[in-house]
Amino acid sequence: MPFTYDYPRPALAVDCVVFGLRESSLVVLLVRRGVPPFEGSWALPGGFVRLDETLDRAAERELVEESGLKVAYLEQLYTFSALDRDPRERVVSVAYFALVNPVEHRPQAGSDAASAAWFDVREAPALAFDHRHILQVALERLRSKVRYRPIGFGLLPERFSLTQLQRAYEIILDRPLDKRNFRKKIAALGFVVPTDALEEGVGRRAARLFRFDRAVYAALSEKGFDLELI
Amino acid sequence: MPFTYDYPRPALAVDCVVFGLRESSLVVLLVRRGVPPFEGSWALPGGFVRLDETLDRAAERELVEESGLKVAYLEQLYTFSALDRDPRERVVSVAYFALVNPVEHRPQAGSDAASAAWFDVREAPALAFDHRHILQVALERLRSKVRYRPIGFGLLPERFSLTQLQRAYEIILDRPLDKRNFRKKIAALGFVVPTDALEEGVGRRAARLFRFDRAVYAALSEKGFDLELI
DNA sequence: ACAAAAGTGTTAGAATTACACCCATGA
DNA sequence: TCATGGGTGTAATTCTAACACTTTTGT
Repeated sequence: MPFTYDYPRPALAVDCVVFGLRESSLVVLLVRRGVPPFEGSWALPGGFVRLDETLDRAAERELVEESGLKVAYLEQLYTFSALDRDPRERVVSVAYFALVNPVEHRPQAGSDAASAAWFDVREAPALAFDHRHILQVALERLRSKVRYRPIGFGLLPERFSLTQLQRAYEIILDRPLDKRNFRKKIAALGFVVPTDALEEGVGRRAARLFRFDRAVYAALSEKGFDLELI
Repeated sequence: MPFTYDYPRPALAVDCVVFGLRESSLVVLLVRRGVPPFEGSWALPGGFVRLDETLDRAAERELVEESGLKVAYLEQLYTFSALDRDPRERVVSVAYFALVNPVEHRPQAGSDAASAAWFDVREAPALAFDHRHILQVALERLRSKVRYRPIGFGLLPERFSLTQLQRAYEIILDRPLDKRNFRKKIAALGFVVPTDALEEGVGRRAARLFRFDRAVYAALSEKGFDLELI
């Protein structure tokens, strides 16, 4: 298996924009860099791609290594290639966009990162490299995609109340939604199905919990079902 | 500027899916490979990324080198990274998606390719590497994006009749559209403006020619104008 | 005069939006 | 009993989709 292209090649990295939901804000996972360049700065979790792994695997691996978390949704976002995006040398970065279920994440620093923390996306600190730009692109993708693909569920626990779901959409889209219209829409979709569980431990009437039915959704989208969620 | 990551790294390539419009079909530009692997097979135009160019530039350069054409629209599609996608060694490929104005293209073989030709997307031959898959992804992107972004214009000449525009949409979406409803929609958009030119040399009543007004479109989409084209 | 595509409105049905009150529960 | 969010329907409006004929021009 000859090397057919032995000129210098860019290094290849992945960077992950991990979104979560907290109270009434959308949060993003950042790690504090423990090594130069930008040592001490906040950055998106990420790292170099190995020869024996796909990009998706590299993204998953980096997330586990740097924050110990498992994501509910992961998709490739965009590949960034500005010549000067890394001061060391030429690094092309494939950015990923991930959603985590809020109950499961408890970020903890891994080997590469001095620490990891969640930040409100509106109050993120200065970021290393072109990570501010990547975050911006990820936010746009989230806001547009959430309207026609059921990815919002990736930010919620397995079972959720309709109010929780509505809050998630309101936070992502940054505008209020009408409760009755929202519920009508969700009911019409058919893949958000009631469980027989109710909320527990709330100091008020408990809401019914629903779940996202992957099978029903898959069947619908198979048939070219053209959904518009919100 | 020290090399901070001197492990083996994947080679990085770009591949371009260039769409054009011909009579009543959507066509894609393919090149016949002049070198192994897959020598003699048809493939998407593409090549390795140099250290001193961005991915966008690499895509443009490859298109010029391999086919001598200039594109009206170019966007990054997706980055493909299956471990075995290239039999020689590990190659990660950033795929691009391009549209060319039908009057301008006359593909001609460049240095790397023995020949280049347009193929009806429904009748494309077997392709090298994972290029069939890339083509499939590009087609899906075109079909979905054309419905909410005015990229269809990239497939038409500078000035076009509304019938031409409608045909373009019909070919891309692969379904007939209603003439009156189509024109109502286009008129409502506001950025498809009449010129005072008419078709010439047609053996019938000449249609008015329109053009895509970038400025008006930019102003609208600036204001978060949420357009749904078709 | 005829062939061929250009151009033009209306109406029914569907989808979207706006809007307010009673209910169940736990403290 | 009260505070809190859970849960529910209707009417006006807007958008979408279906549909056919007259006009212009070149041959």
